[in-house]
Amino acid sequence: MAHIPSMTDTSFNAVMNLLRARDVIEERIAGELASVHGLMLKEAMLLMHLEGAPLGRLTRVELAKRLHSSASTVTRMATPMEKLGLVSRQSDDRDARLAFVVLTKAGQIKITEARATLAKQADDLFQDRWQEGEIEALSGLLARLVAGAPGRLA
Amino acid sequence: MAHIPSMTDTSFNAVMNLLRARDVIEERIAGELASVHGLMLKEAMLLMHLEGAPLGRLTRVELAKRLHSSASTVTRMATPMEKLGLVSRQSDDRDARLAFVVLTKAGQIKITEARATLAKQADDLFQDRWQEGEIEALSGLLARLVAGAPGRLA
DNA sequence: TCATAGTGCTTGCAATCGGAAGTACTATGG
DNA sequence: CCATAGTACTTCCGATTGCAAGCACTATGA
Repeated sequence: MAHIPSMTDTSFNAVMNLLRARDVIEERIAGELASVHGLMLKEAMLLMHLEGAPLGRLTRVELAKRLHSSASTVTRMATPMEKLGLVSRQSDDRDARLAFVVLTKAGQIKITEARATLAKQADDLFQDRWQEGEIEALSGLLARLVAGAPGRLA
Repeated sequence: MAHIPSMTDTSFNAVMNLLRARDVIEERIAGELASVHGLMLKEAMLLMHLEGAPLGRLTRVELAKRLHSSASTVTRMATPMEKLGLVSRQSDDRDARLAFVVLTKAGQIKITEARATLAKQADDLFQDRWQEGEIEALSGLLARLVAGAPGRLA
C-alpha cells in the first residue's frame, strides 16, 4: 500500500512536514488570538505589515501581496477593522486610485498586545527540549526556503 | 514604528517564517497539482492518508482529524471524489454508523501520479544551493515541532 | 430492559474566499 | 490632445468552510 521510496523523499517529506506544521500551529495560535484580542490571525498579520511600513500605511494591493490573498479579501478585511478603529482610510493626493490602509493609534496598541500573545504562544511551542540554536536554525532554514517571495515581516 | 526586541523574538520569528513558508509553498504547489491532475492539495492529502491506512480506508472523522478539518468538510470532499471513482463508500457490519472512505484502484493510480508531481515540485523547491543534510535538518525540526499532533503522513 | 449518553455522519446556515466584471483613475505614445 | 492600455479598488457570484442541529446508531449502567 505504501509507495516506493526514492531519492526525492527527503524533499517531499520536508514539504509534507511543513504543511502539517502550519496546520497544527495555526490551530493552536488562532483560538487564543481570537478569544484574547478578538483578532483573526490574518488580521494580526495585516496590522503587523502596517506596523513595519513607512508612515504605517500600505495600499490594498500591496497588503494583498504580503498576505498572499486577493485584493477583494483585503478590502473586506479592512472595512470592519475601520469600524473598530484599528485602521483608517487615506487617499493619495498624487494618485486618486490609491486608498491606503493606515494603522491608527488604537491599532498600534492592539497589535502590540497581540504580538505579546503571539510571542508567548511561540515560546510555548518551543518550550520543551528546544535550544535557542535549534530554533534559530529552523527559522533560518525556513527563511531561506522562501527568500525572495513577498510577505516577509520585520 | 517597530516593536521592541525581546528574548522571545527567536521563537516568534520562527513561527512567522513558518506561516509565510506554508503560504509561499502552497501557492507554488497547488496550481500545478490542479492543472496536471485535477486535484486540490487537500484532496491529494486525503488520498495519501487512505493510501497509508489499513485496508486503504478510513472513517470520515478520522480523516477529518488527519486533515485538520471538520467532518462536514470531509463528507463534502468525498462526494465528488466518489463520482470520479477515486474513492468508494463502505459501511461497517459491526457498527452501522461508520461510513468508510475507501481508496479505489483508480484512486491509487491517481495519487501515485500526483505524488510524483509533488515530489518533483518539492525537489525544485530545494534545488538551488540546498544540501541533502540541510533538507533533512529542516524536515526533522518541523517533525519535532509537531510531534504527537494528528495528521502525520508516512 | 431500557433510558441516557455518546459517536458518526449529513445538512442548513452564515461567513469567507478568489476570480470576473465594473468603475475610476493614471500612464503611454502618437 | 486623445485613444489605448494599465492600475487600484470595489462589488457580484460561485465555491468552500466550520459550527450547530438533526438523524441514526451504539454503549453504558441502573
